Amino acid sequence: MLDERKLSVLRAIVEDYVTTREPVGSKALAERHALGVSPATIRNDMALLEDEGYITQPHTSAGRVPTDTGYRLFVDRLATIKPLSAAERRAIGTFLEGAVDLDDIVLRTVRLLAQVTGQVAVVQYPSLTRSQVRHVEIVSMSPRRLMVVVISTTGRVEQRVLDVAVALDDETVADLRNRINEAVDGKMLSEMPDAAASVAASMPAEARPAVAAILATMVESLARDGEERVVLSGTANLALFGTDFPGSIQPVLEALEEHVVLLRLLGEATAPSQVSVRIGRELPVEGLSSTSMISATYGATGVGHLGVIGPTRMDYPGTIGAVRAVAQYVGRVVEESS
Amino acid sequence: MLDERKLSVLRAIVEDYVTTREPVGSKALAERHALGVSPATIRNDMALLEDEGYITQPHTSAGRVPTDTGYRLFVDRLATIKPLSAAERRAIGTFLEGAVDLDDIVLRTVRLLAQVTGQVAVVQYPSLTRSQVRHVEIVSMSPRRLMVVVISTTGRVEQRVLDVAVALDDETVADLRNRINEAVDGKMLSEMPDAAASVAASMPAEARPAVAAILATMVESLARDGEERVVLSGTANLALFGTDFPGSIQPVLEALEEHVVLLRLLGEATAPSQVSVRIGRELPVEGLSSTSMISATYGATGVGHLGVIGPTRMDYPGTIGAVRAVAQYVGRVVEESS
DNA sequence: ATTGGCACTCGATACCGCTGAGTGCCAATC
DNA sequence: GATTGGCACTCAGCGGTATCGAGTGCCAAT
Repeated sequence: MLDERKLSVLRAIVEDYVTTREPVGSKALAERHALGVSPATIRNDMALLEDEGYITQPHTSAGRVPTDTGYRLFVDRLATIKPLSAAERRAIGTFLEGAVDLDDIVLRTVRLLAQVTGQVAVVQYPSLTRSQVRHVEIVSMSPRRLMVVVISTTGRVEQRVLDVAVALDDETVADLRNRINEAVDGKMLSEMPDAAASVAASMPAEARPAVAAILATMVESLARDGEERVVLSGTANLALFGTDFPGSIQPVLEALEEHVVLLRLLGEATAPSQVSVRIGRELPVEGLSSTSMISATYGATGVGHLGVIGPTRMDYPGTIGAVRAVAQYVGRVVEESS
Repeated sequence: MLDERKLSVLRAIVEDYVTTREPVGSKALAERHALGVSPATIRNDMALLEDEGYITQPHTSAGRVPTDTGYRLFVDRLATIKPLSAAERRAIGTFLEGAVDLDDIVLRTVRLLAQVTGQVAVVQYPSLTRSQVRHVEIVSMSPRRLMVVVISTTGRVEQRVLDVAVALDDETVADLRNRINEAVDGKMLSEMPDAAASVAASMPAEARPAVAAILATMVESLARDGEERVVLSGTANLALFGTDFPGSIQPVLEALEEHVVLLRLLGEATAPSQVSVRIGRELPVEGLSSTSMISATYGATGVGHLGVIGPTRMDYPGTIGAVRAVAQYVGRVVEESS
């Protein structure tokens, strides 16, 4: 069905269209690429590629434009990822090394990614549930109010203030703190519920109900919200591609404000430690139907996700390379700093 | 120079221009507003208003459009702020009451503001330096690593992990914690440096240098970064006004990404507990030269700022009313929850 | 299977003339 | 002196027409 040459034609179309932003015709193709055949032949191939749904004509008597499926084929089989230059890698490295804490790492990463790719960058904070617990601190602020601080190995610090029904004296609190730390140290945060249960069981009988209640609130509160955070940068880049979006960039901006949606999208990305590419309507979000998302996990344990969002007509090889490189560096930096 | 009627003409021009988005001419003015004079008279007035720099013509034989100075005059002397309807106020109230913690309050506020005004909303977290300290917690995580958690009366919780040069035993830490809490409780965070100094002085002589170093690091670290945070919402609204910006919304989006700049702008706003309006070039930021910013402080002590940013051609009376109302409610909610 | 030739399509661009909202100016009026 | 009606003038916007050219599909020849 699709012989070697037709694939070359598709590749050429995608490449030209991405750079010129204009529908590409048979003649221009024959000139700019050494395909070794005449425009007429290319025309025949193009007609076929169109039948198969890989390219389309905006209107009769215009050149061809890749469809979502066309890009998909291009990404899967035709593109060779552009690795970054040594200089670029070095620049990334030194830029990220300079970070002083986790917030700083994330902020620098997202800006870097937006700048390198020229797209909108999205970086998720290291997921708490996939992090290990380094330390849990429990402090009683007033008789019925506790503050719980959980520090993960990725440097995330989450704190909650809990109002509890039963007053606990300082000794019990200190005891509780020790037992919890012993139980959870080094464990994944997702194992907290189990650990909490066993801690409660180990407490002296008379304190048990109160402690159980506290632990339940604590676990629930940590799981409930604030768990996942995401940071954006480079939305201004969207305006540069204004013409790439049918109508307006408004729906895109709207979608980007829904952090919950972004997190879901990042999470859905398939293989860990692999760059995931989703193109146009493959993204199950209305407002993003004419954008593509290129994302990856970072950190050895796939503790976080990052990615970029841009028009479907983007430089896939370059962007994929950049996302992959940045993910690698960030992973390293996050782990080092832990 | 500007008699009553000329002012009325200016007011009418601003109002019409804001609603129709089109340059307004003398005839249309005479029809839509009961000015009691003929178009010819209005023309004379308009010529004068133009001489004075309040309005301008996009091109000959077009109607007039207000200039920045025109809007300024309108806002200062001609506009009567539209108070929100009772129903709107009630909606705001109930929406904000539902917030569970400070993050939630801020998030709800910024969304609400964006939605009510149809502009880009900006909300600053309660400023730490203007908040009182409710509690300071110091925990030693490892011999040379301390975690400091500061909780303010506005509900903000900031934590820092400090690496210290000298090891401190647990007793000293506990002692330090007590002394610090005693010294700073209820004080403004800006008084921390003084309080820290006196605490250091009160420590046993042998621990003094170490403690002083720690306190210095702590104070410096708290002051340095993370101090001010700002949250945005409604950037998608910008795209709706796309035509209001010369060229593109790109520079505006770019400016909005610079949170530091936004914070400076919010901070510059003049009178506390008063709505501040800055129009077009009055904003000392290149990218925002065709936008206006309407901002206010919230909280009795002016602990935080919020505002909206939109095209200079906006509904000033309505927006001012909305910003004022939201600021009031948020102030109340922040204080209640403390 | 490939290619050159050819007629055809149709978006983009330019040009033209018209229309109408809007202006400035002036002489007449209140 | 302020106001007004009248009038000539300007010019962006709109619709229509003509032209141009990139690009196509098809076909007969290689």
